[in-house]
Amino acid sequence: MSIDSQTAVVRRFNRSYTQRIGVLEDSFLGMGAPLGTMRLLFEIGTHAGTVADLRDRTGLDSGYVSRQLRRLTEDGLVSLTSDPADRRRRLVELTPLGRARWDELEARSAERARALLDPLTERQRDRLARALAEADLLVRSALVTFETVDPLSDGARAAVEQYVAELATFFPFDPGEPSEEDAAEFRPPSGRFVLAVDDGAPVACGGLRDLGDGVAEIKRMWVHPGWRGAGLASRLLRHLERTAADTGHTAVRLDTNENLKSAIAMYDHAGYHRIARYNDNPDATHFFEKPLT
Amino acid sequence: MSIDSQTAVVRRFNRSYTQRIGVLEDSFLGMGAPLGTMRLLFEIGTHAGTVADLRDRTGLDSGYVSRQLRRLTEDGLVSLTSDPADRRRRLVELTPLGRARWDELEARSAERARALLDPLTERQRDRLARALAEADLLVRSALVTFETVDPLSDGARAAVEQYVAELATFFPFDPGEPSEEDAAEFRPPSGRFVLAVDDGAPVACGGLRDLGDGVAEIKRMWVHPGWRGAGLASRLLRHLERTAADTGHTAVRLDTNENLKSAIAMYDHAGYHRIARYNDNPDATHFFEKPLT
DNA sequence: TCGATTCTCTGACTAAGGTCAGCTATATGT
DNA sequence: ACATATAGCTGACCTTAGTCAGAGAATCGA
Repeated sequence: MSIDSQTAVVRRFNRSYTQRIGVLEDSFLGMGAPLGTMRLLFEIGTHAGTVADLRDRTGLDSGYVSRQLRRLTEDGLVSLTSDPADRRRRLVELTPLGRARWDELEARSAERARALLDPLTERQRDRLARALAEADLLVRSALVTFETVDPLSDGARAAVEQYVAELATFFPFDPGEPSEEDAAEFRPPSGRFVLAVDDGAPVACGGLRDLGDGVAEIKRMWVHPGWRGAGLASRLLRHLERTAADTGHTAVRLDTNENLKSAIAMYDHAGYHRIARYNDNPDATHFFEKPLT
Repeated sequence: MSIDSQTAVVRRFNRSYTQRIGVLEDSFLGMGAPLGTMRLLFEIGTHAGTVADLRDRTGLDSGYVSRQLRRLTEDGLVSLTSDPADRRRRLVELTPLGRARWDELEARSAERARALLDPLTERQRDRLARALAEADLLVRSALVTFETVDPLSDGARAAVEQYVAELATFFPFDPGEPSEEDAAEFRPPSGRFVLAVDDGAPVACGGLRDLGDGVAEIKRMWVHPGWRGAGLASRLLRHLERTAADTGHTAVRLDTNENLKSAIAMYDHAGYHRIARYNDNPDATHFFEKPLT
């Protein structure tokens, strides 16, 4: 299928899906308060926090949010308390009444989704759910961005932690606390640490360090379990290769463990060839290299 | 998959798709005119016509549309001429300048769809396009409504015309002009003609007529070619059976031609059993019956 | 031909959504 | 202690989107 016909499919879908079904928005209507107010209530219920927090997430104006919050507190749906840590700040929370309204919003939204499925037969419902799940995974992965970050930044630490926890289920593995000298290897000029971010949350990572002789090594490559099967690993791998080339390397190496079957299959498929052991990593059983053009 | 987890999939998709991508709407922004005005421009460019026409399609207030049109004419994007057939009416058309703006909207919308596909690999793009095409077909088919109409109404005639044209590609078939006496069989009290409508356009049809002895016959069942594979035919068949039962019948019969393989497979699958020839239809080769519980 | 109806336009009005400058209270760096 | 910065609030103001009740012209039915 050409990119033009793919584009046409996306546009056609957009039209029939978003134009003809008042998808989420309408759930916020008819609740006795204007849409914007309800949207804010929904946002607070999803994640309480400070006013600034709320502004950041919604992208709304300070004055506007302030007024909406006043309305919500007057209606008894939201409570504002000053933050003991910094008394300029105000903490926003739902009251029990507000929580009840939030639940109602949730229920309406679910009802709306159900109304879409309702006229379909069981088989069609299943087909639709499968198609949307597949589309969801791909759409989300299209929106993932790769960022070069410091290996000791919060995001990087969170990702590596999950990577370590997961490896530990395959073989005994405990690299201890992340150290400053270890992190230095993954910093510029010769190293990099790349984080794949979806909506602010890290969903994949990978580090590059210099081995000398124009060779870079890929380490700590990990993809969030919920994101596998969408081709994110391949995209990350290609991104790391390009980054290695940009930092003046002519080849990349990596090692892995025989238990990580799908990783090995991916390296084979991505143009890596197997080489002899090039380090003394006791956990590694397979060693790969790929020349960078 | 249970209906609850299917609902969850739909909601999750809605969130990532509609909330995070400013799908179509945003294409209308930043064009120097407010969103509503641009939306109307888009609608006019898609299909020119009278003002009332435009109001019907958009569901907007008469005064509101009138004002928007004035703005668009002042900006030189739209031309208003009175309809020679009825000089109360006004015909709305895009000027060349308006057409240029419309093209720009189209281009933006296509660009937006492309931006979604762009970061993906060719294989992922293909998977996404396939998933969305499947979802589109199913979503649209969920929104199709069945209406009992007069067999000589515009919609019914349009559908039957397509049905006839299509049968004629399988074997010589020409029933001539639709006659009043022929139509009478498909009218209440004992007959019905059912039209499946998507967004105002007929996409499938089927007629019921009384054969006596509590038996109804299904005739002229047709599904638009673009709608096959979505289970619409099965839904229509079930709807016709229910209608036959509601009008006091205890069984339905139908005949078909050996060349219509998929129709025969569907009848077999839907609980019909083959019976001996029950009429002298020269085009029919296969005869079916199903008891109605 | 006359009254009713239809089609479009206009004026008056409203609510929602949003922007901006400035205010007060609190926190922070020197 | 002082200047400076930050968090949230308030008042004034604006545009957009939309509603409603007619007015005026054209058409239709009897």
